[in-house]
This record gives sequence, structure tokens and C-alpha cells, in this order.
Amino acid sequence: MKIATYNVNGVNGRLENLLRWLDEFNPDIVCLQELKAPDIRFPAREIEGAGYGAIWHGQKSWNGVAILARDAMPLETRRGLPGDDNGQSRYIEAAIGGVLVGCLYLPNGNPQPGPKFEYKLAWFQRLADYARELLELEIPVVLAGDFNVMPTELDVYNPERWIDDALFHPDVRHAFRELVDQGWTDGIRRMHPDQRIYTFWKYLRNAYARDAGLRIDHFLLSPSLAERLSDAGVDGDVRGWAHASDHAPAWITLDD
DNA sequence: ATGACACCTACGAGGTGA
Repeated sequence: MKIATYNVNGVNGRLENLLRWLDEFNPDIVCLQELKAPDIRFPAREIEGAGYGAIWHGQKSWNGVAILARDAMPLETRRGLPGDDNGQSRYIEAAIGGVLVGCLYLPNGNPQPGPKFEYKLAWFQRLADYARELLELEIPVVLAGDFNVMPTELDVYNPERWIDDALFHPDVRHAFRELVDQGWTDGIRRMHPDQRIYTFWKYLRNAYARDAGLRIDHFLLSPSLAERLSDAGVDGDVRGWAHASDHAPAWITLDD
């Protein structure tokens, strides 16, 4: 089973690329972030035409998350985290093929310091509280999405220049570490312990061609899923396509 | 600090987000 996460940066503006990627790479389950569309504008028909059932949690202009399942319909188990209050669509969850899939879009948090950074830390705390409940269920769970965190210096092309950024601030890295230490496995890093792997390259200054990237899209696996992890990677070429998102799709594969 | 891109409103260009 191949599970992917892809921050599309506008699901309608990116539809042609999204459909091409689904056709060429054939993931079984897909977590999408940054739909940037209200529910009524989600391109359900086109995605269904590509062979995927979908559930989505949209919002006008910003945020928005969705889960796709090939030749299946995700069984929705939750939208929004416990304690969410302000209408930002950043979490959706479904059961598919015996796996509970949590699709998340963690707040960016810039500028730092400021209220957006505080909101990021608070959202992170709500995620951690809920993630602990999920682990206690002792079922196969994957939390996948854009965490807006580079966990270590290996995940940043130029760490010293990112130290004051909300994506690399010590408080945010600490929050990610504490979350993982509940008992989750960082799937991509587990498969590639020493490799520089990026999932995001800014649109600016030719960042993709220079490989000036960041690893901010992650898979956190519960213990029983971590045992089934067989591979992980990033579809980097997709970032080089015309009209690409600033993120590339990332994926893991699980033994059946 | 800069800058690219997608979204919005509203019909041209500017604001916001990240």
C-alpha cells in the first residue's frame, strides 16, 4: 500500500498537475493540503474520474485538506482537532483499508514572534494531545501532511539562515520531537537516516534547480504501521513540472 | 529585505498568506 501526501497550493489551480501525478504514480491513499477552495469548489468529479473516492474539508481562500482513496471511499472519522475553534480547515481523518489516516496542515506560524507563531504552537499542542489518544487505541495510524517543521539540520539546505523562522524555531522543533517521542516513527527519516531529502522548494530564486529545499512534509507511523514500513521517498520531478506547487508529493509504502 | 505564486475582490491592481 502506497500512501502519499501532497501540498498542492490550490487544488483547482493545480488540478492538471494533480491528475497527471495520480495517473503516473498511482498512490493508494493521498492526503492533500492547501486546497484554497471552499467545499463547493472541490473538484470532486475530476478526481472521481481519475478513480479516487474523496472526502474534503475546505475553506475559502486558505488552508483546506482532503483524503483520496483509489477505487474506494474514505470512511470519515473526524474533521478538525479537538479544541479547534476558529474555522481553519487543517485536519481531516478517515479509515481506509484497515488504516486510520490523519491528514493535517499545521500552521506556518510566520512572522515569528507574533500571534501566528503562538497559534502554531497551540495547534501543535492540540495535535500532540490528540495524537496521544490515537496511540492509546493501539490501532494502525498514520499522521501525514505538511507539518511546517524541519525536524533537524539535515532537513534544511542552509540551517543557520532559518533559525529565526517559524518553521525551524527551537520551540517548534522541540514540539515535533516531543510528538514523535510519544511513540511515533518518522517514516521518511526511518527509511533514509542520513540522506538529505526535501519536500519543499520556494518559488523564489530558482530554489528547486539549486536544490535549496526543506523537508517539512512528514509521515508519523504508529508502532504497528512502523513494522510494515517498506519504503519512502519524494516524487521530486513533480516539483519541476510546469505550473508546479512549491511542494512535491512525498510517499511511503507499507507491506500488506 | 528581496521575491513567486495563488487566492480574493471585482475588472485593474492591490492585499494577504507564507
